[in-house]
Amino acid sequence: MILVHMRLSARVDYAIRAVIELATIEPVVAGKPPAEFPITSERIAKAQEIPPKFLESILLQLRRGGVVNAQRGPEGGYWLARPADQISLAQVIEIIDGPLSQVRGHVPAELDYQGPARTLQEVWVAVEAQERRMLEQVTFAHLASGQLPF
Amino acid sequence: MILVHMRLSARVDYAIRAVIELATIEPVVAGKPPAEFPITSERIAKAQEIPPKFLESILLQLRRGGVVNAQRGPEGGYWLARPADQISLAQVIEIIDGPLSQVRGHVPAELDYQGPARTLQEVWVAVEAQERRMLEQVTFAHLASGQLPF
DNA sequence: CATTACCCTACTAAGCCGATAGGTTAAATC
DNA sequence: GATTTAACCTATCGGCTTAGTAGGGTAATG
Repeated sequence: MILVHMRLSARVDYAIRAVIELATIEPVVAGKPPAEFPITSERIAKAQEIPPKFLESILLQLRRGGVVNAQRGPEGGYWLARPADQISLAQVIEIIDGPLSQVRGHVPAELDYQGPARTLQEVWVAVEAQERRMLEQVTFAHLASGQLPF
Repeated sequence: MILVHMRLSARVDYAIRAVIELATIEPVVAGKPPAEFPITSERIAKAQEIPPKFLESILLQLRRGGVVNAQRGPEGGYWLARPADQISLAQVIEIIDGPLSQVRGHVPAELDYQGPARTLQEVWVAVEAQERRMLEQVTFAHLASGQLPF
């Protein structure tokens, strides 16, 4: 929401933590299932204390968004579709919650302010740009390693 | 809100535009009513196309927050409680919508992440700080004059 | 073919949001 | 002092979103 208002939904928070969990366990090569078993939804749910069925629907969304792959059956589970350093926070947030910035349901660029309020639009656009810059910069490789780029 | 998600509610959007309107009409000296009449809620509502009764409740909130003063009766209305260059965007946003940044209803500093997700908290805190820096920097003097500090 | 774990749709309770209704109180005017 | 004006204040409401659950379908393994 920001903003301009950074308001993170439970859904996004859970999604990010789930991806971190996948990025932490083991490195991924070109989106192939890892040498060991993939990680089950249930295991992630326990590790991060996320309601199991809720997480399931989030992982489904992440798969459709191209962030994770999945396999069914025994020894099934989830793994990252790309190396962790090619998945940014911004990507996961937008897959789950839609566009980063909104003002009354509209993206800042398409607002139609009157008179002196017009300068306001420039502010929202600038804040959004700054926010986007940060969130695109941080990858899940950073998060998994605990090393931030700032 | 962001974020991390810049999500601006209609309420905040209206509040900001109302304060811009007050800041634009005439300068304020030490919170005293202006030489001419104060500006009525109805006039602001028309100028900025805001639902009148909704705006009324917003102005009430702004008065309780110390941003505007009001006077009742004929020739009554609203005016800025301080000079426009001493009212920041951040102040108005927080008066109307509460804390700038929230993650699942909590402010970033009081989150309790487990294991590798702990680094995440640093990200939220950093994003919030950056956002706050911008929004505290922009005052309604800037907005009224159309000159942004960046 | 039985088990496991993902897939998918539908649903629900609760809360928030935008907005309105309608009356109360204070200040100015006549 | 009666009237008018405009702010003050509370309550309410419909609609949407959010967080979370239920329950069955489907693919992979052995």
